[in-house]
Amino acid sequence: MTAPRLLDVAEAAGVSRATASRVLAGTPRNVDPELARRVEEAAHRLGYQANHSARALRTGTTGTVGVVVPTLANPYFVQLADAIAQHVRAAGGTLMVSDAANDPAIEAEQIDTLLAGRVDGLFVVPVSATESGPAIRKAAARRPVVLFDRWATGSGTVAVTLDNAAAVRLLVDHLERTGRHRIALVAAGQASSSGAERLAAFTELQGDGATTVLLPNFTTDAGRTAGRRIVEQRDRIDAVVCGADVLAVGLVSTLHRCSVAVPGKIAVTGFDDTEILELFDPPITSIRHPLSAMAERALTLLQAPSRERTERVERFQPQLVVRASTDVTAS
Amino acid sequence: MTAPRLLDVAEAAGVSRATASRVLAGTPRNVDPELARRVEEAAHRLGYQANHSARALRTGTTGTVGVVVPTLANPYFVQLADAIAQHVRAAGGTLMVSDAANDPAIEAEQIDTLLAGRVDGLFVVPVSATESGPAIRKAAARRPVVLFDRWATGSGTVAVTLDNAAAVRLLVDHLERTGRHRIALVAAGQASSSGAERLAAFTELQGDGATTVLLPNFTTDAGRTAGRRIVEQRDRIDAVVCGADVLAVGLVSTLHRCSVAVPGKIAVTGFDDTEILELFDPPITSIRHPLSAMAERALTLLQAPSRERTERVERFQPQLVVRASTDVTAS
DNA sequence: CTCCTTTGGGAGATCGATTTCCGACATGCT
DNA sequence: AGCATGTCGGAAATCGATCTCCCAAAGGAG
Repeated sequence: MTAPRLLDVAEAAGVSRATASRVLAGTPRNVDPELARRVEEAAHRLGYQANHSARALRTGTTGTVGVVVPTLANPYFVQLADAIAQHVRAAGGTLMVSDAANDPAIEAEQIDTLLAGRVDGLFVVPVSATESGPAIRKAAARRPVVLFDRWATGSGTVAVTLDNAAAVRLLVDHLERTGRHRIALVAAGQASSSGAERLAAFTELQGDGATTVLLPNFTTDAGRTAGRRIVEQRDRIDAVVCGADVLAVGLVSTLHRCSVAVPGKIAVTGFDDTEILELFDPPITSIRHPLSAMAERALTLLQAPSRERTERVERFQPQLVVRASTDVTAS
Repeated sequence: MTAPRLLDVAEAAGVSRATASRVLAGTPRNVDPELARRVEEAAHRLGYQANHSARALRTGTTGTVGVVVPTLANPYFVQLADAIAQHVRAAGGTLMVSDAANDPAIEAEQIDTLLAGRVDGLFVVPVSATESGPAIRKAAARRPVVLFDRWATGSGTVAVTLDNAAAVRLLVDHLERTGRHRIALVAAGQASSSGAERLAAFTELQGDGATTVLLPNFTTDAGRTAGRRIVEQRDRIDAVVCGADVLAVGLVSTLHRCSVAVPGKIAVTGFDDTEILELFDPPITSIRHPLSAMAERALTLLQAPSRERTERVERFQPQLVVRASTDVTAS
């Protein structure tokens, strides 16, 4: 019981393959309504579904786009992939998600796999601002590629990101308005553009004297390590800006265990506005990315002629989401 | 600058397409080492990569398997997909992940999309034990399908799941050993096999008189709703078994806000052992699925001849992970 | 030295759908 | 009526890689 082919449908409907194809693939060409009806009926009766490989081979297009994220262990990237999926599906396409395991080498491999005729275009959230460039440039020479959320130098293509500097300013301003002036930064992933930009923006605002804790990667475990260091310096600090929600979560959990009141003693902010934040006690103030708008713009760029994808960075404005972790009244 | 084809490689190496194919696709056939070297060299120099659609069309196999999960918003399913991805990649394949948005209709659609020549086989975590069956049965008639973590009646194929009854027993025994005897259940997703099995096992153990809170779906929001109901009955309860981590997380967060001590007043257990649990205060006791072993078995079944996939359920043994949320000494 | 076997390269068929091109027929205009 | 124009179905080419066959050359046996 092998799958029905177009030929089978055509025979069942008493027409040629060409006519059947015109009806089912929706070619802009008139077909006698009666024949069309017979084809539709036969296709439905046989449970016909076009062979994807054959169609892709002939048309040179797969109707699938891919996205390579640094890791799915970070819920922010799951949320991001989901936002892209929404828009891709709305446009009638399919999305393939790949995980780069936070490693530029694996990232390059995933990009190659997807590009080998599996996707029409690709979104990449580059692992590293410096090391991801070459692989992306190579990919961009073959198919449309748009960077998302982060950029990479030498990528040769456009990036749709958040205005990280503005986001850091929103957070610092908010903290200062609530009377906190001894603000520390817990940052991670300096190799990524977002990590670097957040650190740079903070240093610019606070000067070199400000306390910063740098961690290798964006994980909750790193957040806990940061927590220990912050606890040691608790008397010189009244607020901590974290470069990612996963860091904030680990940090708050450590502070809590060491009986450092949040926000009473130290206010804490996250970054990315992932869902878990609501659940913590206290819920954590964060930065919301306009993911849907960003995804829409990125998809538009992906489908645009390549001259519109010159290497540059387009920035979207962040939104501050205030929660109890920075509440003045709760001290 | 269009992508190089096999023909281009063959010409550059001065051989026929057939020979080039034999070298690059690794057909079990001897080729003169000198020619092989020339082909390899040419392929490398031109940056040749086989066209996936063409190969898939000819060989009838894509090297890709798919997995349809109820939702990626639940980190457990992300973890599950990741475990499967590990094994698929180790076997030289690629995994496509699809999200069914907790809706059997969308699930059926996703299955169809994947099956239309995109994948060699499919893992499905069925949304509903009753409603998911037909679509899966249809799919299983076309390609190998293996259910994972949950089963569905009338699916016509094998399911690799957890022994949910044993898991509930582990939890209840553990709680009773720590002196808790007024145990309530917070269960969700009665439409899913796992939800139903957990409820059934609990009822079997505790009798009909036991307190149970039933919720429509596995979300943290549902967990908070449950929290409010548990708070109302706090004096008749000293422990709560939750049917999922996301429920436990929402529940603990609500209890905490209502100043009900955990585990002092009420002990709480989760289910699935997702990563967030470690972060909570207190960290939550849970059930760990042997996901890697399950994924390995499922992949084996997927690649086995179809007669080994008769409709049945294979159960793996759960493991209890004790954390502070059920600690007796912490009261 | 001839015949048979083995080895390995190449021509061409093939997978299933789309698309170009051609021809048959109908329609409209003069 | 005669010719241009337009509509629409079908035959066949096409996408790129694989795989079946056939054939040439080399090696071995008698």
